[in-house]
Amino acid sequence: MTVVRVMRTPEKVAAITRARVESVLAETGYTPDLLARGLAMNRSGVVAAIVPLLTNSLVAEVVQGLTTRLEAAGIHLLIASSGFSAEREEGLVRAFLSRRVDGVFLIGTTHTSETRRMLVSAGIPVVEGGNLTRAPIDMVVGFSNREAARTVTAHLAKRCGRGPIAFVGAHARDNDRARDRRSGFRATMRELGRPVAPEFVVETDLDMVSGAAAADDLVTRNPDLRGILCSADAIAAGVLFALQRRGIPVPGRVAVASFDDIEIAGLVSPGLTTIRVPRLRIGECAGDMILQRLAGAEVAEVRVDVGYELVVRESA
Amino acid sequence: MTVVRVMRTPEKVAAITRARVESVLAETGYTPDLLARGLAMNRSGVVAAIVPLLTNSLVAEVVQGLTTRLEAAGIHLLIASSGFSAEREEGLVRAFLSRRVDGVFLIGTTHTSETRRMLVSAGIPVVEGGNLTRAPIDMVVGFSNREAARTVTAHLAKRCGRGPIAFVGAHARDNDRARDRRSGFRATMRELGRPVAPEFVVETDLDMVSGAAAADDLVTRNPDLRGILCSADAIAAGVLFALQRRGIPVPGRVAVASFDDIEIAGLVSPGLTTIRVPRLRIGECAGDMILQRLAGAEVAEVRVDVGYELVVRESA
DNA sequence: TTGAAAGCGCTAACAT
DNA sequence: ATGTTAGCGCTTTCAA
Repeated sequence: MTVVRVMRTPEKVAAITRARVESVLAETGYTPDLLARGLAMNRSGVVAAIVPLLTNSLVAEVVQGLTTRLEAAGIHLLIASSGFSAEREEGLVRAFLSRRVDGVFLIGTTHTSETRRMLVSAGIPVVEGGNLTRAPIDMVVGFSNREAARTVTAHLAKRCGRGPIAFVGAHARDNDRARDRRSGFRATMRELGRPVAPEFVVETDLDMVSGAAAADDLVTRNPDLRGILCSADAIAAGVLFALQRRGIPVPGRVAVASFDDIEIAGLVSPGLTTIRVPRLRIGECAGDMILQRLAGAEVAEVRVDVGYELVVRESA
Repeated sequence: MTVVRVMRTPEKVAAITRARVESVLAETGYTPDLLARGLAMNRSGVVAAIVPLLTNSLVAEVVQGLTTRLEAAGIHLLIASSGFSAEREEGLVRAFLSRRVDGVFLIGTTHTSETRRMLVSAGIPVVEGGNLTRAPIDMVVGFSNREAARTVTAHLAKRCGRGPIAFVGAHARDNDRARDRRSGFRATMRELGRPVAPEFVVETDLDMVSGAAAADDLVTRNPDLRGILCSADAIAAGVLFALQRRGIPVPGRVAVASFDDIEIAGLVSPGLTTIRVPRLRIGECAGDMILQRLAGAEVAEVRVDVGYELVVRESA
């Protein structure tokens, strides 16, 4: 106990005793065992983050924001990727709960009912990030992907005259962000009296190479295509490169727009018109919410809308 | 104990007892406490990864490879970023050791001596990834960044006639990969009888925007510049975009080459000539080495060279 | 100001 | 085939 006091409340130990203890500590190279502490306190000091894919630059930034805040409070991050599968996510949640994590961060709002059940009954802070929902498991921080899609679609439609516009999106299964972006696009086009035919809505993997392949395919089949909306800048960058290789002027013949505003969006020529998402803030905000809860405080805003912003560049 | 047996060696329990136990387990929603198990077994089932920056696409892929292998063995990953600071890395190592991680993965071979001391005396498997060194803390998987630099420099130099070549590298402090790439460049140029003046070697942050700024600066000051070698594709992409905005033909007037072969390298026009690095394999290999050690096996190759490959595209 | 005792949920070793 | 005991390293509570 005296050793513990030296480490946690040194002022409660006589200076002479403290010195003796400290010298032994240094000499033996003592390191406190946080596992044992966790067991005794019923608190692991670890938070779990489950993301679709680590190599997504958007996700990486969110996670970076999250760790930054948590680390400042001495909390570490257990991380895993679900590969865009709600099933795999469920398994990871179960495993992490077994590790007695103090909180959980999830990307998106699409989860199995078993995932929701486990998380609720665990009674720990849970933050879903990247989208908004009326019915969060616990807390949620993000923005309305559907509204953002309406904004950018309206802008793109204006730039394309009456010509056809296609949507190239990441696989929508278990991915609410991609799904909401697509449905916002479809709804807006319908309202504009320009409903989109199924062959103009395609699904790809979320990377540049897939975006390029999708663009090649689309323009080959539809020479009169006037615009392409992508569900992510990574896809849009691929689309842009593919169009350029074919000598198709952007935005002259085909306009391109997308979502996220990752670094590359502002660097390519033409610059990508896109929806800017405050992803670092999503991570930081999620971290803060979890920390507040762990500190026993009530979290005022259980549903935080970080908003978005249309960034108009040359591509549309 | 009977409960434990039902979970770990069900065949050693009578069917009738097992059924009874299982029904109670299901009904109470029992979840084993891995913290307690870790304490009892002196094994946490957690491995730590400390990387310079999560938002680096190279790092993200290495980590992805690492988790994939570890997860298959029921081991989870505790992650943190050091921000390219060996000091911060030391603090993280200390914290993770306190959590009784079963193994540690580090990017790079530059660490404080205290970091090395702690890691060695912890007696757990440690893998350093991304570079090679004669004196690993324990194990190392990577390739010779210096040799790779010589390869790409020789290629670039041939493409540039006798014109001056600049090097744009990530900050070299606490970053052995960037440092080795730079020194390989310098050494090769010297051997070619074309020693590089200090103003042709610049340091920037590791991102596209910084690369673009560095290129702007270089070509303004040195209109006769003929080539730029970058220490990473992210930087090179920024360089390329900056040159294109200025209407400088690549490789016609300035040739560009770099390292990593991330996705974008093959998609921009002109495609980037670069050094391909098997980063997923680095992560997987590191995971395998840690797992082998944890399984009590001797690791045959304590120093794994995964090699590299010069990918010649249009930029040089 | 210091120390002793009990217990967190598990595992390993040893009964029965 | 099943149960008992001790102990992992810490924290909490109570005692001196």
